[in-house]
Amino acid sequence: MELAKAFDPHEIERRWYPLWETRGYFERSRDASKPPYAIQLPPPNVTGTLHMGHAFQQTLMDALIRYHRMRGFDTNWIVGTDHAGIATQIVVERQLQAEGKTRHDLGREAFVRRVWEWKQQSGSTITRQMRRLGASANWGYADTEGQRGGYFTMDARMSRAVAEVFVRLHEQGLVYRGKRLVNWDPKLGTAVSDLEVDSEEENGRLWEIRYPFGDGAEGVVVATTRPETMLGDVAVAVNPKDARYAALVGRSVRLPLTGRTIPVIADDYVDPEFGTGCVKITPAHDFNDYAVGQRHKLPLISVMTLEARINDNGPAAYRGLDRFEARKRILADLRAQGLLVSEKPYKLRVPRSGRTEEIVEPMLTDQWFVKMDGLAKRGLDAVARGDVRFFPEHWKSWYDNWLENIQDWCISRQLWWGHQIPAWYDEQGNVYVARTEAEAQEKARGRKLTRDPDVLDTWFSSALVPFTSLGWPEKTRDLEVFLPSSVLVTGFDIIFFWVARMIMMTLHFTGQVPFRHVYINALVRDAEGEKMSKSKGNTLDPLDLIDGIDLENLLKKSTTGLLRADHKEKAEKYVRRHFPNGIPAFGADALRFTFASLATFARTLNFDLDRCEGYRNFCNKLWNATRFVLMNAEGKDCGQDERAPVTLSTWDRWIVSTLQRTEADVERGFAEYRFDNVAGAIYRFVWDEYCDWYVEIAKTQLAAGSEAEQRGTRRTLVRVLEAALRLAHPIIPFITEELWQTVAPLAGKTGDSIMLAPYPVSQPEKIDKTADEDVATAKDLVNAARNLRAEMKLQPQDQASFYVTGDPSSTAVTAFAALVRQSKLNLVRELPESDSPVAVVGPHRLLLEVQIDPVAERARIAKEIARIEQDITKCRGKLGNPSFVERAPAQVVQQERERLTGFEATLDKLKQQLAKLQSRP
RNA sequence: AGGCGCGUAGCUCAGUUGGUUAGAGCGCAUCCUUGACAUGGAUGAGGUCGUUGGUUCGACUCCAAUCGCGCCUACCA
Repeated sequence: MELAKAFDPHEIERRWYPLWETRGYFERSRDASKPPYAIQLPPPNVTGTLHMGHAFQQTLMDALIRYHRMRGFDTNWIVGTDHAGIATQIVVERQLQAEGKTRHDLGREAFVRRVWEWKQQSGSTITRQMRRLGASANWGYADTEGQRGGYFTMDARMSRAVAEVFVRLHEQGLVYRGKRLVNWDPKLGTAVSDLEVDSEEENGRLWEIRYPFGDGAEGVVVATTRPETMLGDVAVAVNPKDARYAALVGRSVRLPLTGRTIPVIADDYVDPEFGTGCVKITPAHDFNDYAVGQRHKLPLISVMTLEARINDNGPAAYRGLDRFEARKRILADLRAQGLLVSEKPYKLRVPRSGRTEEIVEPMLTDQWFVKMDGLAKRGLDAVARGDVRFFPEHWKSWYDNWLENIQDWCISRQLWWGHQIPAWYDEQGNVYVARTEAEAQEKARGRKLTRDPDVLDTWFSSALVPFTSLGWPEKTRDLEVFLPSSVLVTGFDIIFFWVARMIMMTLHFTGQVPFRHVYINALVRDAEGEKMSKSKGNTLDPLDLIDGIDLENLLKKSTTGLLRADHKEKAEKYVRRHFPNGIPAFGADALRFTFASLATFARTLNFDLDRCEGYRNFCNKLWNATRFVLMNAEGKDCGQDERAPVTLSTWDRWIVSTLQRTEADVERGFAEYRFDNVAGAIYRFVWDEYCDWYVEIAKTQLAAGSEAEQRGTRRTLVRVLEAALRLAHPIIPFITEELWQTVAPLAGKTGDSIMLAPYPVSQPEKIDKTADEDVATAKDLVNAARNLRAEMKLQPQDQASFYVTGDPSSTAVTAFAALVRQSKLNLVRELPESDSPVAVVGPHRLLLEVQIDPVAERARIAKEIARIEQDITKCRGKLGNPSFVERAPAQVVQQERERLTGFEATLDKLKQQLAKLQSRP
């Protein structure tokens, strides 16, 4: 088969993926003797699209899966999609908004139906994109929806398991309902968890307000950033040690605008250094004040509706006003009454809802909670025991830190899209938690029931995925085989959201950890290390890197969806500066190789297009090396018949030896999750060793060798290449498959796909130290000769004669002939009497016969001498130091002595050379 | 405030338990279209390893302090 001159990824990718999938290669093996290897995909939002973070971690997961599949494991990459409660509901609500409707116009049932429709329509986008990357996921596994996209966290089977878990936790007293202060998003009208609230420092104001005594005397001055909450104040607190206010504790002040009278209390929470040292206490609208209120048994006065408007607990003048409108009025009124003492700019941290950017209002509401202390303890123990290991290890401290300070988990959300809480109430308000309505009815003995309208936090069902995806609560065989899974690959941002909760829930319900290893992948940033964000225009679409995109379309894409004009402008500027010609098509393999190469243990990864280009070039290099091999091997005797005589040169044995070392490096890399080392080892082997040296030598061996030698060369060329393709397949699956199809038969290998071929295993007995050393010297000689030619400014076409002493091996002579162009090598006992430049290579002296400029040559040699003398000084210093000789290991001392001897010999030769030149004008 | 991480070539990063001349890719400079590949080949320039001190025969590596950067958590109204 004739390969194209350059590697064109697109057609190859399009052809192979469907073949792999339809032939069932991604499914788990039916061979029970194989050890299991499972990975759970962090389920992406069902309506989402693939971003760089996904592409990165999925590349790593796919590499692990393909590697283990080839190594003979029963691999199962369990995938699915997440219903993503808030995110999905918001998207559909926006669609409705465009139609001038709200979800309330539709009603709950119709709205949920609408979301399902949207999910069916857009749900396959992300799984289709994963396929473009080459993900060998077990699509059909747990695929109850029939879309070959794995499970869906709201499908019937998952939903049943979620209800089961909720009911059991409730029976065990681990789920409870209570009125608590929670983070409330007034725009969405739902509680959000602490983790879904982002606090950013913003410019605000700090106001000082006087609360006078009942008799109108001056009273106290409090400082606040949220004056509107004063309507719900129930006390003023001072520090008990604060002498200034000691006399005030126990007295009362008049709460302005309300006419209420509130006590002055003492509490350690107050920092006397800050502001006036007096703090207004609003337990119904502030978490700290809530705690103070609990300690002092103060009443809770909620002054806002769920829409964050002043409610009937506030004075009539403010009722119905939005909280920020109320703030303005309140400040104006205070000012009018002479109670506003000061107003100054102030930086404060504003808690905003992660989804809507709306300022979160602490609100007293009825919510469901999961009791965390016992669960957290077991989660901590499991990791402390090493049942779950983090890679890189330092993420363990994050996990510990969070679980040690964990609070009960608020799991109810006032949304419509999600798992509705399986709890029903009768008219007296009694609660019946049950798996189904029928079961609840039974418990309620005929009382009229209403179902709790709330749904569960999305992360509740995600936390169960490690076992529900395997068929729980049924006792399935897969639960036995694939739990715990082998490794979880995920981002650090969801260690708390997801990783910790999976560990706790899975331990609680199955007694097993969900996975043995957690690999925390780096956060993908742009080439300058900036976080990727749509508003900066520095996001990259992985598919654009695979397929390429022109500037015009890239601009369009980068600015659509941006609402603010300044964002649009910024994004456009970024794109124009960084991608003036759009993005070339690199192909999936190049993208994957780039990700692997960048997967160090660092926390962040700066994605650089230039890097991607370099790895596309690598793919092209591999492609062309294969082209060379095929041109020389196809239709010829490649030694498939073991009986035919074969002669292997040192170079042949060396490349086989080097392959073994590379295979060992790759194996270590995978074991340590050092994908950068895996990619690096493959890159260096293919490019630096196989292409740069072996292929070049092979040309000579094929041209000049005997029949047995030629056969040996061809055999080595094809066998090593075939192994290298298998070695690289987990990282670059498409190109390796395409090439393997033609190379494998020449290497005597059969099989339908490289995916099913065994992974190369390092054979230490094939490591040939003698060959390695011989080649190392040969390379040094070649390099020295090239260096001399370059230093003497010889043009590539200039003929030159070299003389070498020390009887170089045939390995070196072959290399010289093949790799030092237009140069004749004379083997001599003594170098000819000449001024020509000489390089010293181990036992050899290499002379380039050339007319020289004695001045320049003296300078060259003087420079050499200076360098060597530096080394010698350093060496002598060490060896002259008695404590070094006494205390350092003998081996190190010996090594140092040998170095010194070598340096001195070289120096001597260089000096002789210099002396000869001194006599010249 | 606390916790974690980072600081090595112009840029992005490796550097194993301390031990030869601290490496790679990209970029840069000079040269080369030779039948695998110009998505290529050859050669080269470029680093007091943030700073200071300590441990050691020996420190990029270990310890302490310090400076700078990033992230996370936190109750300073």
